[in-house]
Amino acid sequence: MKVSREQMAENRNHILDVAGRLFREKGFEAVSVAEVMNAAGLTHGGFYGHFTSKDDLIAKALAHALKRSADKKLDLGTYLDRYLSPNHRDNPGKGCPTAGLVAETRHQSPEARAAITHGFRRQIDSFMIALPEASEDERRRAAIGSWAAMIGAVILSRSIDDPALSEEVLTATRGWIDTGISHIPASQ
Amino acid sequence: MKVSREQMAENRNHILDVAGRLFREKGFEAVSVAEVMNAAGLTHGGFYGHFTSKDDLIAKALAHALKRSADKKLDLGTYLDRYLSPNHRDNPGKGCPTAGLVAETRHQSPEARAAITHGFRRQIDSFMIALPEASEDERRRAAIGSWAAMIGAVILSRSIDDPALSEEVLTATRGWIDTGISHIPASQ
DNA sequence: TGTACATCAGTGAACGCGCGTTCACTGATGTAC
DNA sequence: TGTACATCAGTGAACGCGCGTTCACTGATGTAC
Repeated sequence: MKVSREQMAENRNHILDVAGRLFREKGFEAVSVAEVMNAAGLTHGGFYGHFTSKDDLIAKALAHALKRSADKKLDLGTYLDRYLSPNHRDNPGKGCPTAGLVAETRHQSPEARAAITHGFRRQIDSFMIALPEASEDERRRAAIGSWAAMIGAVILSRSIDDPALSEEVLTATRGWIDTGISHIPASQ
Repeated sequence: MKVSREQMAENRNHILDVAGRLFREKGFEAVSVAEVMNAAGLTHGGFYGHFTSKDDLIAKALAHALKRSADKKLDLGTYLDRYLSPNHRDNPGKGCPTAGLVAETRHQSPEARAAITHGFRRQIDSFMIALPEASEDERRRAAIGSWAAMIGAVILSRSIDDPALSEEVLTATRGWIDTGISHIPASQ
């Protein structure tokens, strides 16, 4: 049956939320359109009223999740603590969309890759602001290098099957980044 | 028709080589059993004479690729240069199996995760040997942090759709790691 | 060494299943009067 | 404000397709004598 315009907008938003969570938990290909719709409390037939294809959903859900996760404002230390924590590692569905989905995005549509790229730019920009005083180039290098290490560490920690080693990846990377940031050459 | 024992061993090896390349290029799920067998010059029906399932192939091909890529011995600078190069980024099929497949391995069988974990341990051990003199703890931290950054950088650079930004991820991470390594606290 | 035959690696048709997608239908919404 | 009706969001059965897997068969291998 038909549904009000506001309800439809809510449904669409809910589909995006649920899809973002499921994709981060299981990967794009392991989640079916029907699974997303059922998890959103709807039936699969209505899907194509909201999106043109599964690829379209992937790109939109990725952009949606990246936008949401960019809204949080925290100081650098707290952000690093949370990012490189066992809690973040063990809850990819609620965690950073980049850490959960970058690798798979390589195989997705141009729109999905554009969303990831946009999220990356925004991440580097907001990361640079949080870094100590130094030249623009030095801060940008530190932001990119640290971000690469954070993403790599979370991805590694999620795949490694030894809990102690997995946790060591997080704490060692945290220490490595701290040391690196404390040695950023100051601007003259 | 039947084939000699040596030929069968060769075929099996060739299947593993080809599967390792295809998986790194397209991802585990996007490559079919028939595609692997055809690329190896065989038909899909014979597959189950070599492996018990596609999951079995995934675990074996991953271990096989990791073993092969661990055989190369290079000095640290050359290794970093090649790892964080556009050539490595653009040729995942011949590149580091960890960078190409860690993220997906999270969703695979326990055997596949064990293979990735084993490859990670070996990587850290051989990385530590190449690092400058410092305490064991400091070198281990540097090895893990650098490795996380290398993997993260290659994964990011492969998903980003802007060539200039993609290359910047590689060069910035290279610079970040160099700075970090040069500041490892020396052992007393 | 030569022969007869059991073995078994590889072939290709066939299977069942789940997926993305389509479509005729339903009934609440929202507009025209 | 109230009514009649066109719209269209959501439903659920059905589709075609590709996948992992199975299996009866083939013919070269390799062993027993």
